[in-house]
Amino acid sequence: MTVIKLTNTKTRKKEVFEPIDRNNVRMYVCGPTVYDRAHIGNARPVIVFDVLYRLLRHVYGPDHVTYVRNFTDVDDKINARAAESGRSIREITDETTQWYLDDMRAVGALDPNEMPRATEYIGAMIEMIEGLIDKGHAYAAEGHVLFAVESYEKYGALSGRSIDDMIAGARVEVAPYKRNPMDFVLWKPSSEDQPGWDSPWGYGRPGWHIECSAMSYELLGESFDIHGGGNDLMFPHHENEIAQSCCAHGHEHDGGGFANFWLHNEMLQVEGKKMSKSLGNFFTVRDLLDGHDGMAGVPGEVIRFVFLSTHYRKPMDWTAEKAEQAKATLTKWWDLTAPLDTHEFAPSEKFLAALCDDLNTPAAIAELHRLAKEKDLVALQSGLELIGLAEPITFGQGSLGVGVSIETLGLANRIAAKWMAYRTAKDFSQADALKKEASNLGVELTVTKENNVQSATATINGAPSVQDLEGLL
RNA sequence: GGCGAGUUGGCGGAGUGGUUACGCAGCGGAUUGCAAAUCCGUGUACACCAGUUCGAUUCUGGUACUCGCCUCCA
Repeated sequence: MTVIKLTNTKTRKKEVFEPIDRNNVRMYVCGPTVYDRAHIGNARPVIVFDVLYRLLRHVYGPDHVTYVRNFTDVDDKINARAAESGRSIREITDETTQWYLDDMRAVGALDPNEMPRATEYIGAMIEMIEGLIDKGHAYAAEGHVLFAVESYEKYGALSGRSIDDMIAGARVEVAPYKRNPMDFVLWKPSSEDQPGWDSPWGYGRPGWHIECSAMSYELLGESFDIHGGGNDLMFPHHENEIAQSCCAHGHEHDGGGFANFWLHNEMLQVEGKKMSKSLGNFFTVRDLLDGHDGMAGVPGEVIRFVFLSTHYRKPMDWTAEKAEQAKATLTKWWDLTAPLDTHEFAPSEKFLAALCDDLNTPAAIAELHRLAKEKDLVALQSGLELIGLAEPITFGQGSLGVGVSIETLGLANRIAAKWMAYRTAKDFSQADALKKEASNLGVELTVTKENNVQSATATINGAPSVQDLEGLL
């Protein structure tokens, strides 16, 4: 059996991954709050955990992995967005949810098995909060319900902080109804014009954090294998999830239950700096895909490749240069594997070993380079497939003629043949003229040589019209 | 102030207690009507200072710098 090792934030060590139930490996990843387009940083955990999902499916079988990623569709940012735009909350969350799915699919992410919306689990959240109050881990005060951090002795264990240290940081909101400044909100009152639900504590809405505890419990149970997200979520979000879930399910002392493995990806930077609107280096996944600020669009698989070329626990810098290199490499590999007509799946040992070693995708990619060099095309193709880069997703009119009609492709090939004929006849002036005209239409003619036989290849870069191409014949 | 991560050749980026990562770029060569592609060859890098060791880029301690989190954030 293949051994997967993962760095567990809980222990800060790389550990052998052993699922609770091999027949149902369970993973929960914190999804987006749906109030706006996902920015490029949001795509990192999606891609990282997508690779892990694919690896788990490979190792344990596609039917033996359950991957849950939620949509948080109740949040004050959404309320604010609704208020300023005059649109309904549902309209905004529905639209943003669809955008998110579109954008993440574009970077090659498989849909998780379950994508629960927080608003569909309000009942479960209320139930969980009631249980916490009954057990003395939470208290109601002025229409709010707060989690009492002092009731959970291991609070802070994940992020390595003590309650005292955090209070010393003095950056917490101190509300008069809090027993401890670090206590966090489980439920808060809503006014008439805010979204809300009836609860034992009056009309209100859930605080941040509780939705993930409720949904993971409903869909994966009290204990599951992996919980993932960006490392900025480690505190307070994941810390609070742990406190709520462990206390709700009788693990307030042993610290057991809930997720066995906590995985956190490092942050993304853009051109060496933290992405921010004021620096002008902020962009969404959609901006990148479609092109923005005068820059050409970057295909989804190129974005994916760039992300995977840095280990997930290291800060990653997004640069235009990396995107170019990635594109060149992918194009080269696809050209190599395109003629393969086998569906044989046989990734190399080294490739698998790299992935299994804490998802070392850069090392895995290095192995793919080696396979490409040695022309081990089945292993190359299999490796690409395993990390979701086997075939173009949004490449458009690329060098492979993807997205180009058969008719256009046929015409381009006829032009290539005509060019070759001129060359064979040593009529280089005619050949060069044809090559130039074709180039103007976005069709590049090049010579390839195999077994001492020369042949011409047409590469379609633009979107030439059929009429124009016929004009060259 | 507290917690944590990082510092590898021109760039990107793995890894290791002693021997070539790898990719891109560069350089030399082959091939080539031109061009591209391709092929061959080519680079003794591991922030700094101590310590452990026969030997450290790799382990330990410290210094410097960078970055993230502690407030919404992946």
